[in-house]
Formats: sequence, structure tokens, C-alpha cells
Amino acid sequence: MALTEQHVEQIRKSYLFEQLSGAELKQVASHGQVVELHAGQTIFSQNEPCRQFYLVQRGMVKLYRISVDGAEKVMDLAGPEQLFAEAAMFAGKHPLHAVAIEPSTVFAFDCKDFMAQMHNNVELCFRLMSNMSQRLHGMINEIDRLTLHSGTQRLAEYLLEQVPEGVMQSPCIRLLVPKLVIASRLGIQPETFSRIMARLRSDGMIETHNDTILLKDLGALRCLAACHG
Amino acid sequence: MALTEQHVEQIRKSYLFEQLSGAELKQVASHGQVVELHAGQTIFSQNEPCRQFYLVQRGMVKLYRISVDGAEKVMDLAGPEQLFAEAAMFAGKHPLHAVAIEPSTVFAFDCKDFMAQMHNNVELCFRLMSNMSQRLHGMINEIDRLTLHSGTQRLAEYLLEQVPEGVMQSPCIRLLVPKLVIASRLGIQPETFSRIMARLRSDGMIETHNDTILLKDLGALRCLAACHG
DNA sequence: TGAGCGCATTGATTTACGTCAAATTTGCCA
DNA sequence: TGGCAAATTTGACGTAAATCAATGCGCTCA
Repeated sequence: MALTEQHVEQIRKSYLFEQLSGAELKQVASHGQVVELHAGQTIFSQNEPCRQFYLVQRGMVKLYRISVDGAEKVMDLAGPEQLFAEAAMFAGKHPLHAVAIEPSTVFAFDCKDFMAQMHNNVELCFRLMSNMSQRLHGMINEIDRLTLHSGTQRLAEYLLEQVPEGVMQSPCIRLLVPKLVIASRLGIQPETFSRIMARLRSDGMIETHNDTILLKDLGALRCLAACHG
Repeated sequence: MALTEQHVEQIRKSYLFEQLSGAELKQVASHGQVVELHAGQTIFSQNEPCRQFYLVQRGMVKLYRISVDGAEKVMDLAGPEQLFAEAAMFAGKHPLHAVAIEPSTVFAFDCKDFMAQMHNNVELCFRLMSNMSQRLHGMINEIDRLTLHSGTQRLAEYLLEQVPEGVMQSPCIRLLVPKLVIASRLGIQPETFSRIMARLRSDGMIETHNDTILLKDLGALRCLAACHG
């Protein structure tokens, strides 16, 4: 489906697009699409040629790899207002699988078209380079966590990341995706995830009700995450 | 030390710089330096502001992180003709430590200056974006290996990576850095590295003499790396 | 409404890898 | 050339996390 004026206004709020002129944005939008996805619907598969990149409007997209023996590793989760596959533009093919894990709406932009825009607009190049630099930094942190932190530390870090800014004590958070998915994101098995949660609970750091988690002792969680596992 | 004509010719061979005009390259070089480093000398530390990025001429540079309890994780190794810290230009500060692990020579380029060049040269932006996209792809593969592959698989993959193109059977490779460093690069302990090597040796896949390794059975190594365990 | 499926939890057991410690080798440099 | 420090290897042991297995829970959808 083509983009409406209303959609274009939403897109403009994204850092990558915000400095484009009305005409430029219209040009990008003219080759863009609104894509409605049902839960479980594939957006693209690994090694497919990439012709589009995406901005999530609503829902949740899982970016993952599958090993030869069928094990899945979730590399990233993209929620509303987040871009994905924008760095693959230069690679020719997608390094990951992408699937909507709940009913979702994404904006799809044409790579060729966007690259043409970048040719006319150095500022746009700088925005994308910033974006890619941040992603690279995030990946380094990811590898740091996977190799230097224990499963418990990574889970504590994840919980703390879900806390909105400025909250001082005992925030209540919600897990936006199944625990199965978070476990894979953190590089642990679902059983291990469950056991770590049970331990945090019995240590009095958290209280849980399904996907709702009360972080009773932020200080202890922060110590667990930062100091030693 | 400032760059000579001869240095500029070497630099031009790098993908990032090759399409620059003589004048542009001269401009980049005018704020560049040749830096001689002794083994163990730090180039920059994590969180330092980044004003320069680098191209290795000779030697080997280790890019790494240190955890709170002092453990080290080698994120990458940069040898001759390889760039490093070029993606940090947009981040403001270095996400990693960099140290020369043997006597080395690196070219250092001014970030501000290079960014000014990019403002005048969209093609240069595209080259850097390509570079960053490749790095991102490499990072995804790295996380894939760390989470989905065993230590043995990662070591086998590493050995196979050292084989030059086109070699059909039983190539002889050399480890260019201490085993300690490779182990950290692969996310395993030196003791584990040693034990895996011993096993590959007793399984008849390799023969070793210090840092020289004969890969006697490429097929078996490839199976080990790709298939399972 | 209730049958069935995927997700989550818990327990028992295994295992790959880490840790600690000691012996051995290597390579540097005075 | 000899001596020392760092790297490597090997052995014994510990442990975090995976695996296997069983049960329970909460959906969705007929």
C-alpha cells in the first residue's frame, strides 16, 4: 500500500528522515510502502537480495539467525519508531532473517531511491553514517556482554534497560516479547532464563506476575549487572 | 611525523582512499601522521575522545575491551593495510582500547579533516558507508559464532580463515599473534585453546610446530567448523 | 466451553568449558 | 651464552549452563 500524508508525517519524526525537505521526503515516500503483517509473517530471509529497508510503525520485528542444526539466535528486536535493515543497503543481501512476532505495520523504503537521495544530500549520508556508527558500537557492547558477562548479569542488564529514564525506585516493567525470545536475545536457553528469574525472585530483588516484573531492589540489580555475576 | 610522497602512494591503495584526486589525497595527508609504535604501546584507550582514525602500515594492532574484573576480550586484530577506528569518527569517543602488540607503523588521519572531505565528496561517504556495512556484517557473524558455535568450531573456523585463497590441500599456516591473543579473540581461555589443538592433533587433522600449523585434513576441519561440534 | 498447542516452570543429569596449579618451553636481552 | 619472564602445555577439579524430561498454565479457535 502506498503512503498517505499522515504516514509521511510519522516518518519525518525519525532521526534519519527529519532534516529532509518536503519535496525530498515526498520523493522517498513515493517509492515507499505501508506493509501490514500478521504474527509470524516473514519480511525477508537471510541472503535474500535487499531492495528495501524498514521503519516499524506498530508491533515488533524479530531479527535472527538460524544455525545448521536449527537453533535460533535473536540478534535484535525492532519496535515502533525503530529502523531495521538500513545498513544492509550497501551489502546487497540481508545478513539476517526478519519476521513480525505480532500483528505489525512497517514502512518499507526503496534502497536504490534512498541511495539516490543520499547522492544529492551529504547531510543524509552523515545521518546514516551516525546511525551505522551507533549500531557498530551497540554490537561491540553486545559481544562484550556475551563474552565477559554471565547469563545472570546479562539478564539483570536487560531488566534494567527496560526501566524508563528518571525512575528512582522499584519500577514496574513489562516484557514486550515472549520470554523464549528474550532468552535467545540474551544468548541463554529458556530454562536457564526461568531459573535465573526464580533466583532473583528468591533473593528478593524482583517480584513477577506473568510478563509484569516489579524491580524491588534496583541497587542490588545494578550491582549484579555491573560488578560480578 | 608527517607523511612523505611515498606514504601517500601506499595510502592510495586502500579502498577508502583510492578514488580521491591527488589534491584531495594531499589534503587528507596534510593533517596525517606516521606513528611508530613499540610492542605494547597504547594508541588510544576506551572512552577517549577520538580525533584520529588509522591505517596499519606494518605490525599488528589489538583492539580490545577490559571487564571490571580485569578480563580482556580481543574484539579485533588489525594488520597491514587494515583500517581501524574509522567508524568511531561519528561516535565522539572510542568504544575500545587499541595497542600495538609488536613494533608497528600506523598512519593516523584527522577525523575533522576527513569529515570535511566527505562533505565535498559524496563518493567518499559511500565508500565509508560500504566499509561500515561490511563491519556490521562481520559483527553479526561474530555474534553468530559466539552464540551458535562451540569453541572447537570457532577454532577450526579461525584456522581455515588463515588459509590463502585457492589452496587445495594440506596448507601450512602461521599464527601471526600469540595463542593467548587468538584464544581471547575466539572467546575461549588459553588452556582451552591448547586442549582443542591437542585434540585436533590427536585426531590427525593438524600437525603443529610452535606457531606453524599444517592442516592435514581440510575436509575434516571444514566439517568440524560447519556441521557440528 | 473445552480441546489442543505453545510457552513456562521445575527437577535430574550431563557436559563443555573455566579455574587453579604445576611443569615445560620459548624467546628475549643483558 | 646464560638466565629470566612470559607463553604454552598438561593435569585435576569445579561450575555455569545445556540437555532431557515431565508437568502446569494460559491462550486461541473450533
